[in-house]
Amino acid sequence: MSEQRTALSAEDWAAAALRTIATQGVEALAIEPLARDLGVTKGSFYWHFANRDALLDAALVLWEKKETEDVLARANVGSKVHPRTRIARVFGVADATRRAGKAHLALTAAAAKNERIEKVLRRVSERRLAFLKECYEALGLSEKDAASWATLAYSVFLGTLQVRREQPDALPEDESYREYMHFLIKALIPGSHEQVPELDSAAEKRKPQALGRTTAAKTA
Amino acid sequence: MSEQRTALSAEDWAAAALRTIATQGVEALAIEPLARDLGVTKGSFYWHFANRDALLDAALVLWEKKETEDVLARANVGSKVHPRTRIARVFGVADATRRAGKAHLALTAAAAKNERIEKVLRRVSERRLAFLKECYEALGLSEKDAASWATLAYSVFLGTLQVRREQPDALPEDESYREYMHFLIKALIPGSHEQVPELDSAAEKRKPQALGRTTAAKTA
DNA sequence: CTGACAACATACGGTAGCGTATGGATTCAA
DNA sequence: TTGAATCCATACGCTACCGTATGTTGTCAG
Repeated sequence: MSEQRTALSAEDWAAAALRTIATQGVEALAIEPLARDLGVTKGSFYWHFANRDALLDAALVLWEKKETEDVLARANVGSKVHPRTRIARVFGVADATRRAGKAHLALTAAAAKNERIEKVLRRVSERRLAFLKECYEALGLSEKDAASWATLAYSVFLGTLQVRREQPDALPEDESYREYMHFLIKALIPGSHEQVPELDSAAEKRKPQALGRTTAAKTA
Repeated sequence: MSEQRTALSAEDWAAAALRTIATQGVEALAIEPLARDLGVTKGSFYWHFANRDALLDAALVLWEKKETEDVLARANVGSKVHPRTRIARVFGVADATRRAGKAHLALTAAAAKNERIEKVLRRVSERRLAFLKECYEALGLSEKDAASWATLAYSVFLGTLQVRREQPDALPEDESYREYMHFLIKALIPGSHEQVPELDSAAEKRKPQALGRTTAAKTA
């Protein structure tokens, strides 16, 4: 794709590793194939990293940053956003970032074999659960009820990513998915029968963005 | 574990393969380590199977049978079971078969790299979605509404399995999980404020069983 | 122009697993 | 008893990948 000759950075390697993890799983993360993809050899890799484990760590750090700062920050955009909208946005993210969903799945599957992956995964889901719980508490629910709803909502978030992978027909790409989103909002936010009008306009605005790169493309 | 000297069968290999997939992922399924686990060598394996792919196929067949006949049949036990109970039982299964959940996750993660895994996964989830949709239609919902609810319920089913893996604290083992189950029933079955009394008694009865075998226990 | 360093390439030995070939060992029929 | 079939062990060549050692190229200060 990119014919760059500008010397790779460690983060370039980490980003490429994350892509491989998302598309082919953690076990498929190997140095030599990755080097081939990047158009270099192992020599480059072992200049930037000590070994394969160090690369995996870097990829995990990158993923955690992306999944917390990026995703949750997007849900909080704007001051004083209504909790209902914030919850709805989480599911909007589940729609948009299908690549991220693949990475999450791959990491979850690999967590059993790798202590560090499990820890990262735990931290990320803990943050998301806390975020959702806050939202539900802001809707006036008790702490216990909010915790239950948050767990449910997060389960739906993860399950939806998975269903879209293994049963694309059940959640098509077109506007019927937006319909389903509205259904989700009603089902997952107690006593919510109002609209969340932002959903439609936000989806429009997100379209041209198309899964941005990590590398700061200096198109000077 | 087992000191058998009675000659392994192809199904023994497939079952062991499935165990490996559940605990270590599809990529970790290798012939020689598996042979070591079984106390034999590769010579045995290549007698029963042509290659690694054939073993994977056998494991997938085994899994599909387990996940459809076994799980859905259990939800339908008894004649004229109320749809609400049948839906509830699906989540009861999500509680009981955590081993199966691991396998499902591993397969989902590997589906991107393997056409056959994707097909099996699609068939299984299709069956489950159809089952859930039937249940919701039996509750009096329109076909469209039933499809939405079924998709939601299945997402929760999958998501719950995943949450239990990466955030055990959110869904503890004790009886507070049963509380959460009752919460789930209310949230996931529209207009349901009645109890599903079977949940508690069934959980008691399931206890000594402890992650049942594949064999169809003919309890007359 | 030159040395020094960064950023690679190349070559090497080592391991793990695949698949094949072939050689026991056990069982069972005739 | 023997011969054939079943079930498994052993030995082999092959590939993919790891990690190391060392060679090569571009760049830049002085």
